[in-house]
Amino acid sequence: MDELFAYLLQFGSLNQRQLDLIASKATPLALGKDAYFLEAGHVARRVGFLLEGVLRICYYDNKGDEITRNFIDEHHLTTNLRGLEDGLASSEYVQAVTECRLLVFAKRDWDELAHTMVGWSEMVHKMTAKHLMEKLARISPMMAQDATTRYREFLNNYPRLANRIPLSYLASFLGVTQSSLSRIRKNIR
Amino acid sequence: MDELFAYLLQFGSLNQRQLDLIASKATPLALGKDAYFLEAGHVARRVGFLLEGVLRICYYDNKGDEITRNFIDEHHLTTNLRGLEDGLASSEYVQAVTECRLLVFAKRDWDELAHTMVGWSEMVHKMTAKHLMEKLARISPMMAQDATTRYREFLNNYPRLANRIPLSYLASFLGVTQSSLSRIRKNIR
DNA sequence: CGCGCTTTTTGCCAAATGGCAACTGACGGC
DNA sequence: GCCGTCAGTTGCCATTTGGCAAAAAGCGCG
Repeated sequence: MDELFAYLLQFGSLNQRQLDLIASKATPLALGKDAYFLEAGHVARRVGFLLEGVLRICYYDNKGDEITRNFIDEHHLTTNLRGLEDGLASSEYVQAVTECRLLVFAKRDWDELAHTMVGWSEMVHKMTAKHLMEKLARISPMMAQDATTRYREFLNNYPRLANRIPLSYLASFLGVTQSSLSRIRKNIR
Repeated sequence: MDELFAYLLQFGSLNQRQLDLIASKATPLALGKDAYFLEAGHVARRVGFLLEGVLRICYYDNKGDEITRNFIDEHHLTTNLRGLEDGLASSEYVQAVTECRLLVFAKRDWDELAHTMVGWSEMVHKMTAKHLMEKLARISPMMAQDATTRYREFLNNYPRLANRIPLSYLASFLGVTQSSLSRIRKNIR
């Protein structure tokens, strides 16, 4: 729980009573490898804070290929990207890449904290914005680089992730085929 | 000014008095083609709302090549991406691709509106988050696609932009060379 | 240890893209 | 009208990446 508090306190100040209130809404959840936290076609009814493990966000393109759009590592929030406009079904899956432990909030509870705690809603938007900015800052430069450079960048950005992620997921995230990524790895050694 | 009001009202409700207050802080600005609205190395001191024209966000990579990271079209806000954490210098330029007309706020005024108007800060964060989500949703799928598909997607996403943007900017945005993009265009016709 | 299963690596060749330089076409100044 | 400039196009060839299939390596399990 402390990890969650530390995360939240980056975005505003909360007193002990508020922290307790937040804690009272959180439920621990363990996910096995490959289990889904959210599924495409459903409206996200919960918000998760990842304590341990790796999640990925993926979808299927129009050729039916599975594309990994993003990885989520420890001590970050995850929910439907469309979390701001409520009630929209996600087009993406959130899936456990490894065994995961999370703290989960019912979306209803999560949103209702805004009624009780002044500034909660703003904090949530700050978190979202910061999170998105980081993602964007990482993805944007990738477009203009070749596959080897993209892989190197990934190693820099997520040093603790590379060896926990199957090659195929990483390849689709980087926008190369699995075989190409395998060759890239070889050349780098 | 009505365009700005319409934009703002997407993110919360504001009464006439509040709109007037906002309007009183806005200054019109005309930018000639290629003029900079923001420059790398400076702290952004203003926030702009684009009434007419096209802006781009660009930076220089470690080979000294200029990369266009993004385009901004009419009726959107622009400021330093790091706008949330104040006081950081930008690493990017915001430049006029065509002649532009903007409404400009001193960042100080923009931020101080939060003191006068309850909910302003949350609205700003909502705008930021929505804006970033849209960008991310557009850029993410591009990684996994070939250049032709990326170009087609761009045409769908920004139908009014393609013919107002120099080929070289668009090419670097799409992550291909200018010559390749030129060939892609030819093949599509 | 040996067996199936999945993941990763390789080989082979085709297709896409880059790099460079020359060519073309539009436009404004004179 | 001529010339310089700049954006866009094209040709030629090298390099990168994709597609496919087979081989190799890792891994759990009896």
